[in-house]
Amino acid sequence: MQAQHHALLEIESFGRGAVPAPEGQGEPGKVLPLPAYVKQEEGGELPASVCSGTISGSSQTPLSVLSPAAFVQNIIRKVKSEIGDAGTYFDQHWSAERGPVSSMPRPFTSVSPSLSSSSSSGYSAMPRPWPRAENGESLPNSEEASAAEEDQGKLVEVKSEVEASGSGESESLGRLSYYPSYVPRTLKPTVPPLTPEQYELYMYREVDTLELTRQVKEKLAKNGICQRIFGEKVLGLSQGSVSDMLSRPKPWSKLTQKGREPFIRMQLWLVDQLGQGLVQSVNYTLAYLKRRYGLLSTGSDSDSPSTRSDCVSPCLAPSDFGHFSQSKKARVVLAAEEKEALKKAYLLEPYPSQHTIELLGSQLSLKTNTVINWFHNYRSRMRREVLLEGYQDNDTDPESSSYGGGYPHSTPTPHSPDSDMEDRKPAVFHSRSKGCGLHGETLVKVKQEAPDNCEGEEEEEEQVSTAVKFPCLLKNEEEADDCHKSLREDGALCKTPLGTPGSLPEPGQSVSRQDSEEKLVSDPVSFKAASEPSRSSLEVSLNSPSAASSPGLVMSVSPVPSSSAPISPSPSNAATSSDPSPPENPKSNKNTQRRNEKMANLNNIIHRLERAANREETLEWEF
DNA sequence: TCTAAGTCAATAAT
DNA sequence: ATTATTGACTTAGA
Repeated sequence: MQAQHHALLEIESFGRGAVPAPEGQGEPGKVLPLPAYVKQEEGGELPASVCSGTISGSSQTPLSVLSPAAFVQNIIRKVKSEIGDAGTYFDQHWSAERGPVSSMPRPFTSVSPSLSSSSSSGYSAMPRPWPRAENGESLPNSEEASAAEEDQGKLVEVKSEVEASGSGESESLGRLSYYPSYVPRTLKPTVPPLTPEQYELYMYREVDTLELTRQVKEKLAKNGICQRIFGEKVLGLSQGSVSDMLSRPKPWSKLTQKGREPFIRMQLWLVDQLGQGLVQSVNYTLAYLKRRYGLLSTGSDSDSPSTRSDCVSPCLAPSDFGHFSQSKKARVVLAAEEKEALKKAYLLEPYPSQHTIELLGSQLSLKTNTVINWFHNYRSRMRREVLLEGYQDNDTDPESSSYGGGYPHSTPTPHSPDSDMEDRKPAVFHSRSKGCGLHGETLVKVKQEAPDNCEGEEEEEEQVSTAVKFPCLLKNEEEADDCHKSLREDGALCKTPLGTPGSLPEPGQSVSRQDSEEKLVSDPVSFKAASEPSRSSLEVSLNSPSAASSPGLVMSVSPVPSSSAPISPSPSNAATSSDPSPPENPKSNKNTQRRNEKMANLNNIIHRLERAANREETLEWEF
């Protein structure tokens, strides 16, 4: 219990103050065990010690003081806000916690290394606007999102103003202006910004995100803290984001500054725990609140979701919503067939032209925006997956052992993207036909071998070609490695064929790619660039086909052994594709399977593409 | 204007 | 109830 308690407190404290430690904790002396996630090379010092000291200094004090009370107040405010009183919270939160405006630290944006030097002075000026937008549209929530949200929103506003005007009083101004037209926005948790010191300390220090997330997960589990709370109080992110981040952390080097922030917060949180010094009272506050308001039903505190509606007085809600309530849009859920079709289209054209998008949209009866969003998301997720794979492999390979085996969680299969991939399976076929019913007709042909592809629906014309091409593929069987690569390259792949049309070629390419990660990443991009011009589609690519590229691709790919086996503790990588591993726990099996499928599909695809590109391309495509 | 990176938040899956 | 997935959006950069 205590631990949990403690943890919660910490969290709370975090939320309130960015930083963890109260002065006490800092003891530098306590050297934390070097956090495994921090790559040592850099500075010698550990973050922990540092941060505690520094950090605490800045925000801490105030925070600690307020926390309990503040917390309560927040809640109250929330209620109020729901009711209509939007304005207040903001003040309090910031003024109280942070003190005068000036105090707000917000290194973020600027964060450029330069500011590093800790001087706080600099940053005050630059507010880092939180990303969220301002008006969210919708949002229902006025409610609860309450306080936090508002806060945020207001903050944002203020900042912007400040930026614009630059004057100090901005705060008040901002508020004023803001409120009147207050528009509910998406909520955002209110975690204080990182202090410049924190920023400095952590932003440029290399971190092993995989290890870091592993530790965080471990701690969360140990303390019974759920993602929602952790996200809300510590990271300032929603549950889904937390889940995603913890299960599929991007390599530090691939993160933007903004993307690193949550990881920095995680580090601080971990450190704090280690260092312990938490803020105590918060807990009680929570308990009190719960009792009092019944809010936190679940346990958590104010959670947004649940609370929102509930807690808040029902009455209010309606009114508030008023305008925006409706805005809530129904979530679009793509049918499996639709996804399949889109995936196929993606394989053919990762960066579809407007025309293609429209075509897909009409064929699938989807809005073009939906199609566009799907492509954006898919590319993004595939890319991430690739990175992750590379990252894990690397990690794992070498060190994984150190960690003990690795990351259970993350390890293996990344889900989401995968999932997509999974779809690809053969099954598709059937569905396809029914699929949207769209067309279907012809396509069929493709053989099963390439199950996935077969689909074709959408791109009709393209389809054809596709079909043609695919036939070849399947066979790749061989190297497991390929599979891996394929995976990674997935994104890349596509490019080859298409994008590169002309350019591709070269062996050089292949070489470069080998590396895996980086390359991968880059590739896509390049790909994109290349393709763009041509965008139109397949045809284009076809033409140019200079055959060259493909071979390279392949080759490169294979070589890289990605290591595979990420997951499996065991053994061989080779297995990967085939992996086999059958056994063990269901879950793992499942993952494995997915993975295998995925790989297989990717391989196929790759091969096909390559071939198409290389060889006969023209002909085939023409078809 | 387009894309990548980040996130949110609804909803699916456990 | 918590976690995972994923469509939609926001922001930043080119």
